[in-house]
Amino acid sequence: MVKFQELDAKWQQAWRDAKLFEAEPDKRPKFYLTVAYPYVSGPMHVGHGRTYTVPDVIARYKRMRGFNVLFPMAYHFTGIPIVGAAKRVARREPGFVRVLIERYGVAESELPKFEDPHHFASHFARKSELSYRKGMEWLGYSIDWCREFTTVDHHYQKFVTWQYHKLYDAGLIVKGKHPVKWCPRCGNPVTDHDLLEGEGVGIVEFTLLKYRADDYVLPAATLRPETVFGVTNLWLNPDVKYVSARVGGERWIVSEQAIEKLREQGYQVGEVGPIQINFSKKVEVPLTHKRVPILPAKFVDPDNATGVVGSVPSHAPYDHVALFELQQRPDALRAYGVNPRDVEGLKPISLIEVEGFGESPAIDVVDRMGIKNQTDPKLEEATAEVYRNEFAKGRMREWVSKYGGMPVSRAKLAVRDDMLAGNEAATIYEFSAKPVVCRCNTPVTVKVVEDQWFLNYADEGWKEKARGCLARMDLVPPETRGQFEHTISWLHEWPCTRNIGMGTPAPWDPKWMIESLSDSTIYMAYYTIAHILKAIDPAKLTDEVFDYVFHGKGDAALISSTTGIPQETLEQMRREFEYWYPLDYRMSANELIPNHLTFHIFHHALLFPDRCPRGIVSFGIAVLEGEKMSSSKGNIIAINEAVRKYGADTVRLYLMSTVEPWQDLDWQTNEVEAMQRNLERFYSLAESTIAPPSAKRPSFAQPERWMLSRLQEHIRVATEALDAFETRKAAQHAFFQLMHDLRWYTKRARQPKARTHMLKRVLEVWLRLLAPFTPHICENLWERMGGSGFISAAPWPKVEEGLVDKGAELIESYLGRVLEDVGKILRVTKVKKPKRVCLYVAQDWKWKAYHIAMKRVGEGKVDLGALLREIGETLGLRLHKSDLSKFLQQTVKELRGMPSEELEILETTEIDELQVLLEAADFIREQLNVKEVRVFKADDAARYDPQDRARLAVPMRPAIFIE
RNA sequence: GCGGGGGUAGCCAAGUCAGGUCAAAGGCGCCAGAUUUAGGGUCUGGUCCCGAAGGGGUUCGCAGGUUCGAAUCCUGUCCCCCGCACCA
Repeated sequence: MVKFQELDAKWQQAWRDAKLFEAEPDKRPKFYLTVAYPYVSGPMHVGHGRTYTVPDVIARYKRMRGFNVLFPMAYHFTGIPIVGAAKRVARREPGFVRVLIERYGVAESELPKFEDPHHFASHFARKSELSYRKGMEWLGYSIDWCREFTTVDHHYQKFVTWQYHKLYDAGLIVKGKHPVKWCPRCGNPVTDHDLLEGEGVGIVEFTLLKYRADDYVLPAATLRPETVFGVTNLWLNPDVKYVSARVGGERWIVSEQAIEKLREQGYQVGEVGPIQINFSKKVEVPLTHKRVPILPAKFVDPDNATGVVGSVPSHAPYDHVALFELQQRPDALRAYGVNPRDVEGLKPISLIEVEGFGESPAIDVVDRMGIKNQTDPKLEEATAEVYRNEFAKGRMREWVSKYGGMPVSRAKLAVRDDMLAGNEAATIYEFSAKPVVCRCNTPVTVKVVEDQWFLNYADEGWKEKARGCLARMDLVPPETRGQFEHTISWLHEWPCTRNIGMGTPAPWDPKWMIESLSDSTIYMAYYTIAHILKAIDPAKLTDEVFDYVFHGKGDAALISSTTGIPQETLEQMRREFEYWYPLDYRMSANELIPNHLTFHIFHHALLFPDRCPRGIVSFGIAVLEGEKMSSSKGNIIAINEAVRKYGADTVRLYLMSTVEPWQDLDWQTNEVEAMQRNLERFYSLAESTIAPPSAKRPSFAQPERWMLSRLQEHIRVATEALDAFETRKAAQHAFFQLMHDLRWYTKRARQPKARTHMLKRVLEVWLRLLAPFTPHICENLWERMGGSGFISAAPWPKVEEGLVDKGAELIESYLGRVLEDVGKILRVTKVKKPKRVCLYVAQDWKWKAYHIAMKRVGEGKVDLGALLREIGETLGLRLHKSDLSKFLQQTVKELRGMPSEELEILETTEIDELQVLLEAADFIREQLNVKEVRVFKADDAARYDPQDRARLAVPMRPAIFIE
């Protein structure tokens, strides 16, 4: 038994020695594809294996099609997670360290080195047995490794610097404020990945309505500023400690907890002091200038926004229930010093009208749900329902001055903006759900970051360019187009700088780093010259150099003299870029469509308007036995483990043949093992095919003609599939279906010499069809077969139209059907060992009638009566009319159900059923394991037919008798 | 909520755009038989239900409709998954 792993090593070395995949510009048409470089925060596992095998298969296929293929690779070091991982090592986080040591083989003594993020990243990029570089080599990828780089290389940083100078000069870098999730202890913005709790929690914007009393401001937080017209009172929680604070030029009253938030969010908070709430007081509502009382309510949460809330009982279930409760309990009111008469008169004010609800939606819903008091948890649900309906379907009532008739969704923004403009409101951000906790176990807050730099994707001119680029691109699968279009429209300012992590300093403000998605938008252009840059001192890489290489601007001789880079080198880089660019296909995960992939379009549209990428292929995700893979938890299958166990080709073919690239893949061990056995079977089949000496080309009979015809079909489908990136479909035909057909052929073939010849001939094509998927095995068999050169460089098989033989295929499917029918009968009758099987083929007149019927069915009009007459006259038959009509009814029904393609073949091909069955009699006998198979014409007077079955014979459906 | 994708036999997954070869490819699993018979490998057959003659019945989330004919087209409905940003 062959060891696949030995073949892997042998051929990987051979490819390296031959420098087979190092790409140089030449006369051939080029094909340039890239796949998102890995973010090296952990080992390469089978999920990545899927992502990177797709482009490799395509690269190998295109090479065989005669393209000069560039398939490069690099590593992404920029960003927080690698820094975070190093920090976890520094803290010796037990779970994390255990995974590193026990699962990923890091020596305990080495741990201090892993506190350095650069070391950490390098380890998983290239050094470790579990690294991406090694994993990709073990899988036999046809990558041009000369162009490898990392995003923290000085050369690359120069490239990013050039890019951001261009963006800055184009006015697309803007400065602004931005709310972020912020960990006060880490002193950093935190991403969802950094959270212990609260993943996916959003940041929502509350409007603070400034209620005034004396010279105090009570900023009531609301998501619904438009309801200010329906305010009946203000709520404060009697159990909460409120403070007064100088905010800007005003004195605000807020909960104690709110002070820190205001500070984080950029408010100038001065002196803070205690304050006693006087519930008898009246306050003035902003905008309407109505005076309303302050009332006590326990549901008011001091942790949410300011702890001050306006009351709109008509449209807020909480407010309605709380007010109702107070009105029932005058004694409680008195305890807070409130005169119950002030409360008695408070009536809900309806200001929004919604179809399907009455005057006050909040009251409707509370009544319907049977909510009795303000601690009822159902209130959340009630609030959501009212809000949702009012927002989606509600309109402001006509009496609401200025906003009357407006949809709520619009009025909300209009009211907010008007109030902000008139200093009657402010803004505060809050989490949509709590708690949100950092991995360092500290509660996360919302911070408004000042001085943040943004890439202005909101710029309409830029958007238009991006749309233009997108319109010319081929998207795989095509359904992703809508997502891209939507993203382009919806994308606005993207914060492109960070204050921590590895990466490139922002050229205009070096205390910031270019954020990791923003430094990876056009690196595909960098690959074209990466190998040449390595020999150049990065200090020499000025903007002029890149301007020349990428835009052809300036004079090479001049730039050479100012930078000291040889003119020839500059010109070579320019040539390489012009040869390879534009990129033909970009491949990445479909979850990156909303950011990375769309950024990539934006930046190309701006910087390389004439060389926009030609296409994008988006991948699905991969899971492990139905579970999400997680490197940091160690529940993955690393590439080296998989390859050691199954061999590279098994892993590759498995990853490519279960689902198409854009579908989600589930790695299932039992299926991988089955794949390994399938490949082993294939290998030994191939070996036994190669072994016997080649025979001279014998004459081909029906089985050979069929086999060759099927082979053409598989070539055709596999080719079309790979052109469309359908690796699964291609693999199905190139491997499984071909295997299937070959099995049938070996059973069918009668002449040993022809079979030997045919198997070799099929194998020669088969190996080439499989080479992109299972290159190691194929190289080895190719060599054993005496193929010339590497199969990786051999030409892709072409369909030989002359070998397509639909008639031969029809005959085989006919035989298949006959076997199936007999088999069915045997099964139903439970006859285990039949002595004899007799087949009776339809007599000539039936065939003639069949042909006439076929013609009429082909024409679409079938009048059974007319057909009956026509046939009777044409054939001059003297038959029982009922026999004929029964036959015709059945025939017409069958013909109608036939696909037009098969009908056509039947019409144009003469099939001599008797001849076909006689020739195949031996085969049928073998297949059915019977002693004797006899074939007769149905009207053969000398036939053996004790039960008079022959009369049931129909063209293409012989009658059967078994005994 | 906004945007995108999807529901096919025990599981995965083709088929849906261009209706008929569809009781529905292929793989996995399972069952049976064969084998120099190791319960492993390989090969062969089977795998919705009924049937002692190639047949019949009921299926492609659910409910209707169009059609000679629907997994495929139309309408309605239920359910599931993904993204929604400072993050790879």
